Amino acid sequence: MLPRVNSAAIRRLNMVRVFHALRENPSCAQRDLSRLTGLDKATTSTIVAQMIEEGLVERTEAPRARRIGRPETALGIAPSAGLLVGARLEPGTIRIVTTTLAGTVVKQSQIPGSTDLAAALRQLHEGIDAVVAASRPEGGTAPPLRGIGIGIPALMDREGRLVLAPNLGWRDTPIRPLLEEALGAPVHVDNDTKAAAMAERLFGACRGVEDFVYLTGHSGVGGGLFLGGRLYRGAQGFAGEIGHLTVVPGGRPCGCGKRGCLETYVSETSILAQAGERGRALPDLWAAAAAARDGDPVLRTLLEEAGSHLGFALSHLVNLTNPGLVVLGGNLSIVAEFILPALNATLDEHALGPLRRDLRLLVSPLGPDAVPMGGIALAMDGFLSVPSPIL
Amino acid sequence: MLPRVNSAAIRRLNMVRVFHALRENPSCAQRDLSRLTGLDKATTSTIVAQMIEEGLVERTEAPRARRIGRPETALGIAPSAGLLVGARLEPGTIRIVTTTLAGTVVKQSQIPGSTDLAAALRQLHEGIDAVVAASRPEGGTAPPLRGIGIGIPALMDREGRLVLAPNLGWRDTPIRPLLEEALGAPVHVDNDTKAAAMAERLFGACRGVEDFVYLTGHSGVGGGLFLGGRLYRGAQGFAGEIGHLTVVPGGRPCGCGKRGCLETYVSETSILAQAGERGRALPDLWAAAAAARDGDPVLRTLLEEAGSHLGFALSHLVNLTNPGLVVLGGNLSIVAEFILPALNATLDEHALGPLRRDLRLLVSPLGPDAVPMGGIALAMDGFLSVPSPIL
DNA sequence: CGAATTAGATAGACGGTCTAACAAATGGGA
DNA sequence: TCCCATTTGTTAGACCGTCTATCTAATTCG
Repeated sequence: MLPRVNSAAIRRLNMVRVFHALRENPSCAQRDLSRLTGLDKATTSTIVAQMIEEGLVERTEAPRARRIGRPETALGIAPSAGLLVGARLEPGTIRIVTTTLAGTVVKQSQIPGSTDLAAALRQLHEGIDAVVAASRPEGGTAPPLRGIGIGIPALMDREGRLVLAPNLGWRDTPIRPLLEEALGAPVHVDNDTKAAAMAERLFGACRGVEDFVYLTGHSGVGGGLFLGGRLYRGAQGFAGEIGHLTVVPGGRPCGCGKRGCLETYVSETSILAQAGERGRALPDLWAAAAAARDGDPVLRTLLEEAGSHLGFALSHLVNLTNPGLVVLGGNLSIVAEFILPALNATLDEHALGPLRRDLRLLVSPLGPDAVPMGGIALAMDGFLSVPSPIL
Repeated sequence: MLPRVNSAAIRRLNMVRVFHALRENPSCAQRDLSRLTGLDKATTSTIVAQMIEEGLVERTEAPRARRIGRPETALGIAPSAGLLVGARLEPGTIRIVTTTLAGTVVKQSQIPGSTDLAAALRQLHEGIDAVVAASRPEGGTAPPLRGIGIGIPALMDREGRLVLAPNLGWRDTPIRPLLEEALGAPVHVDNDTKAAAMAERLFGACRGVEDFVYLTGHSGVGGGLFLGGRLYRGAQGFAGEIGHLTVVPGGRPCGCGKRGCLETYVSETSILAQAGERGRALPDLWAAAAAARDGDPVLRTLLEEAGSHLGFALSHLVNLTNPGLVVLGGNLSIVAEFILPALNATLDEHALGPLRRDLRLLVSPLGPDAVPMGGIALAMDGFLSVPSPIL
């Protein structure tokens, strides 16, 4: 049965529009919100009144530019309206961040991770409780916890069930229900790359962009597809697995059981492994970037090869989905300057002309913070959700 | 400025829902429409009344199964409500079909095509006028022409501008405005494969499926991506160009200027060319299928190779977009039985396990009629359009 | 032939957005 | 100093949705 579409759904949709307009334009006035959302100023007035009533919005005291006529009254999303939690769960570490509903960071923390499922969930639970407690203001009333979003390097299905996480050694675990019961707030769990793509869309380089692809590479290589104004998850929730495109038939063995997958050439793990094989033991990608910057020919060649492989896989993605923008994020942004030339050349070679011509490539401004902020984006999206089929 | 969402938009959305429910369930009653759409029966009543008022719907005299209580009154989309035109424009031929608003075929015709732009558009214009005239009932009033949809083997941008059509030799032509002016009805022009995918969704194997991929191969190989309940066109409108994925680096030269593109191995044109190179001159894919069916080892091997290449490219598409269903249509359906074994094997080899596991593969039931019926689907979609951001 | 049953229509509540008029707050100029 | 033009924001009412509740219509069953 489809969800019903009635007056209440309209209000919800328009309220979400006003919210995002205000989030992206802090301290703007109702007048501006009308213009931004296309709603009549009368409608904007009642919506803003309702949001103030609910404590979501407050009038701020920003003396606006002096013009003739009645001065505007600036509005803002109330910091006390609520708290969002974003987390990035990795085998070694768990990073947690809290923000206001507007996405302004309040507190951050980093705690050890674990590959033991129960232990990791417990640590996550305790870590979130601690950060949330620390995010509460000294004297005033505590803003309510509105939602929690978590990015995990795993195949996650559309119901928040972890299907497969090679690096964590987990499979078939109903992560979301487990956490929701433990944490007592709405929990959204998704693949880390999809979360990061959402962050890029709400807070980063892709604000207002309707069709883009986000690429990142840590232990694997992931792709987040934002298509037609929505994060695209696919039939089961597994879309975006660019890391397992075969780029070298019969090539390096991959953890997925196949050979020649992109991520055996381009992820941080595999780049460091290849560097080791070529006599360069390096601790991380920053060291690899430093070596390349110093002119080490081994690293230069290695990163050039990585760029070429990534460009080849990306050409497939471009030919298939025709994004207008590709963002290199996560660890890929660390070595972006060394992989981009080969990546661009390979793209020129393998992507169709008209699709290649209007394709922009950017390096993520969010960098390694993208995943926890992606958790925030998931939580915000959940808090502001509009019942389908409206969007 | 975003389109406004108000009561009228809700009515529009719900009317479209009722329309499609009635289209997919002919001769059903208001009661059924309520259940199908989730709308209250009172709402359904007023919507149906409005549609009868506008002439879109009529009460039909279908004696329903006898049950206790007041009998249902069967409803149907009025054949006189309007006419839709679908066309497939190819270098050699133009196929035109007219249907009722419900998608029931009224007339079909086939006329010669042309690679001369002006000539082709004139022929199309005249052909459509003729078929529309022939579709008018003898005595009664003529149903109004509600829309025209055309599928062309070309890169079409989102405004209906033809950007590049290698097989026709056209580029940068504002096809849609030209035709709309000439034909005096709403015209929708899109890539032939995208049109066929829409046909598959509305009339074929993908009814009710939210995420699927349609594949076809004539002079090239095309893919239609239907993602998240919508035909996905990409940032510029060029999404789905699976035919130009590089499957054999440095392989056969392609019309796009690159080498080793999928469509140099799998399209009808290239299969026949390869058969010729191997000493088997064949007129078309039916002959190729016949030869393979007779056990010709050359054709068997050739089609097996084609299946393998197609499976390889498809594995990329599967890993990236995680469709739940892949449909082989157009000319690919002619040789489907000979390419499917290798295609499946290659998919097993290169698609990620969880994505492969729940992937269904079907051969199109619409076959070569998919493109003109895709024109119908485009026209119907246009006639029933709901202003974004609803849907 | 009346009661039960089911389909469909109608009245009214409720809640949206929009238009239009109004109130509020400021700068500019006589 | 005072009045007015100008701009922002609010409010009343029209209009249009869907939904609940009730009513009417048409049939079967006993």
